[in-house]
Amino acid sequence: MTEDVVRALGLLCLGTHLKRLGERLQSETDTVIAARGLAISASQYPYLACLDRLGPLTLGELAEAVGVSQPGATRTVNALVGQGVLAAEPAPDDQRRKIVALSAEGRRLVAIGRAEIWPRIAAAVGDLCADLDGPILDQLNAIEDRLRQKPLAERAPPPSGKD
Amino acid sequence: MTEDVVRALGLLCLGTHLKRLGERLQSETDTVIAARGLAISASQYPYLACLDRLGPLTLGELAEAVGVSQPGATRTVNALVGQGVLAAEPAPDDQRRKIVALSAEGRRLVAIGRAEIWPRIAAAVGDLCADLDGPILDQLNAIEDRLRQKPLAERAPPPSGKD
DNA sequence: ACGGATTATATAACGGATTATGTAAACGGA
DNA sequence: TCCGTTTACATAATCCGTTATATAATCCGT
Repeated sequence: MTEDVVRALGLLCLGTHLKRLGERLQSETDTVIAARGLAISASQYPYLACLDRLGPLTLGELAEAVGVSQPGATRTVNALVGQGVLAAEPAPDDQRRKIVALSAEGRRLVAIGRAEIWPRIAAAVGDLCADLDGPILDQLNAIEDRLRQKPLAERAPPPSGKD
Repeated sequence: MTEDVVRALGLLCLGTHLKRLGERLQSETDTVIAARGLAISASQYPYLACLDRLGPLTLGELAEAVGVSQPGATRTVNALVGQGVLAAEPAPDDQRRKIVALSAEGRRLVAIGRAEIWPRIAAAVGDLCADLDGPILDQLNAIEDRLRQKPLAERAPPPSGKD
């Protein structure tokens, strides 16, 4: 079995193709994160990064900034609150709103991420995509082929013992 | 709220970004399909196309050709069998295997797709991606911006009344 | 001041991906 | 021939996205 049908169908299945690669990349990113012993998944990171960048937000603002639906954000925020990574408080001026912020544990995780993990992931993904050009379908194909050849974890620079 | 955090984080959230756009594209493709009154979703189409191209396959072969996990394929195949679109029979030479093929209804849907839908979707997606070049992140951003500006359904050529 | 319209989030339902595991069938070496 | 190993698919569990709806809070025109 050698035919990859989604690839053969080209633009017709672009959505499916994007999703497929996205799932794959998130999964491989999770592998790099888990190797450091952290329990944050690739899909949760944008929430932490967002609150780190923008400070406390309402749930709706967070959903918008991350680019997901409100119920999706509600669920992820609830999970992260349960993990002690985020804190959610009622807004002082509007009882409908909930203000979400990084907890102390969340700030600790962000600090570790900044120092040890996110640069490695960015470098690995950068290596994965290096020098790619041309139509998006070709790039998706190339990235998939490169991943098959060498997983993301092997592309990440080794954790630096120093500095 | 103007900042799109996933976009701002660049390569670090490439997986999330790919998934986001893939979800969006599939959703907009579903809109075009539904306008024709068909009940096949964008994510199901690769299964039909695969069986149309390659003929009857075992469930495992189908999963591999579409690029999904076996349980994922099992579920989608079961749903499509339930819709009468696919037919699944035990293999004659191996009781563990199940052979999946298009049903008569499935072939009818494929014929309609070929004649009326898939060319329109491919054209719409082609229009969406036209002339894009450069790093994949830039292309993702551009596609998202273009979709926001003009949905896929408005990019598809009108259904041809004649030929 | 009142109340219909709007807003913010929670919840329900559904779709769809994965890994892990279970069960049965098939394989192949001793 | 026997049986440990492998294979194919079903099932379970988990995660995560969406739309629709419910509920409560807030807004603002009358």
